[in-house]
Amino acid sequence: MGTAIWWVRRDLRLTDNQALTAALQHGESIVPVFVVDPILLNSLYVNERRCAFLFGGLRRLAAALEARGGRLIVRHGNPAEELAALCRTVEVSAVYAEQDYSPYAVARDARVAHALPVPFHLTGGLTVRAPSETLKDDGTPYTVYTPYSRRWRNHPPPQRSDILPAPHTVSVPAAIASGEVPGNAADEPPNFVPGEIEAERRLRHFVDGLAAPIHDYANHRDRPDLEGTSQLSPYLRFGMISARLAALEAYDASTGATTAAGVDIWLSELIWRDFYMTILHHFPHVRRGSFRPEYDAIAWQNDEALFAAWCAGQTGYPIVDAAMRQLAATGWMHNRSRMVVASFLVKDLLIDWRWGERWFMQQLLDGDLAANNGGWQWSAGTGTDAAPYFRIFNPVAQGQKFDPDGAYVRRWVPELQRVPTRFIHEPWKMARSDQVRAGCPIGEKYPAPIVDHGAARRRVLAAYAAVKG
DNA sequence: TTTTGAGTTGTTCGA
DNA sequence: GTCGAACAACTCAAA
Repeated sequence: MGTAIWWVRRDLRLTDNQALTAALQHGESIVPVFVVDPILLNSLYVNERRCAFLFGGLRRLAAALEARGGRLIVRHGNPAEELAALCRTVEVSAVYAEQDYSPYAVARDARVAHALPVPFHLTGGLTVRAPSETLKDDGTPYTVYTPYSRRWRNHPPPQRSDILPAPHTVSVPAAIASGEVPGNAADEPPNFVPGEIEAERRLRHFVDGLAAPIHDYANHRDRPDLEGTSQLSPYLRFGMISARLAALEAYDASTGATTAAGVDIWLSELIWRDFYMTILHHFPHVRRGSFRPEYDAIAWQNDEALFAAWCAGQTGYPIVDAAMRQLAATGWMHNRSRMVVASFLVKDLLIDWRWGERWFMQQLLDGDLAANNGGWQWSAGTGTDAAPYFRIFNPVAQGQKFDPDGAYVRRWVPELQRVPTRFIHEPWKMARSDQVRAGCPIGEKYPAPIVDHGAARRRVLAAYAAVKG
């Protein structure tokens, strides 16, 4: 049998890893390899902070392998060439990797399969359920979330016995040349410590015990001023924790009827993740344009200066600016905030949702093509669900509803620190003397609104009505 | 094949 | 302040 390569891509974990388990079962030793692919590193949709998070995860993975007697081999270059070269220098009889559904990954894996002199096996594990698992009765994919989620939930829940244990020992052949993991620990994001240990700690914190946040999730998840979410998204992005394990823990937490609502909604977020991966797999055209192509004809305004103000958190709408600054400062943004800023960019500024999609990919630690694209298309109303196009968020009302005390705004927009709560989401309505008293004259210390929401709303309704013919 | 029910997250207006 | 209706039809999934 001999040796198998475990090709690590976005499954940086030892627990519940199907590709690793299959490689270990293949023979007596494995070669864990990560290939640093310059095409991915140089993509327009990548950012240094996310790379630093990934590289930090690789250092943790390497340490975990070394603690078990193994090591992580790092190569730089074209994956097909590097893996084929490795097969020539080591006696390898198979390659195992976790399947990834992005168009680039699919094309790359086809090239790798062609280049390898040994069998190349792809396993599940990126999603809780594979895209081929949750189909309509006629075998075609769902394009609407709710029936998809019903079918998804009809599958038997994952069991504790399904979870694949981390290996106690890992045997790696000696004398295999390895490069270095790029970057260093100083570059890692301080608020998101990379690696499987931190991911498991966060999951336990979120689900363990009767007072765990998951039980309040139904009430707290929409509040960007609270710490009500798991903040696991960057870890799921790189497989530092298994999505199946996360789903299992959610099911297991759902013992008391009073807390079931929070558990159920959090599970539905994992189902959304599966759904958008499934959509990207079956409809790869969404990567370039609208799921519904008729919406590619919208007459976007695409004003560069307005886009720059949005990116910088200088729109004059406090909830929007707080969210954009949270993103810039931390690489993460609360889900409610993501919807608010997306609606503002698309509906108020009339800017192509793909500009926002790209900016998010350039900022987010959890930036994932499928989830990010799905979210943007949902906000823009160009995507899978038939959300009515007149569903336009009012940035003032959203702020008042979901940041009622203005704590989120004050945290991320310090110049509004002393604005009274009554005006925190519409500071331009303060009397000039009150603006000065609060240390924040509008138009000087903080911008006046860059668009009038009412007028913008009427404009975007007309723009969408035009393409509906 | 036809029919029927339903669709993540909202806002505004008028009573 | 609170409530229900209107916003606009259309597509999807399933019976």
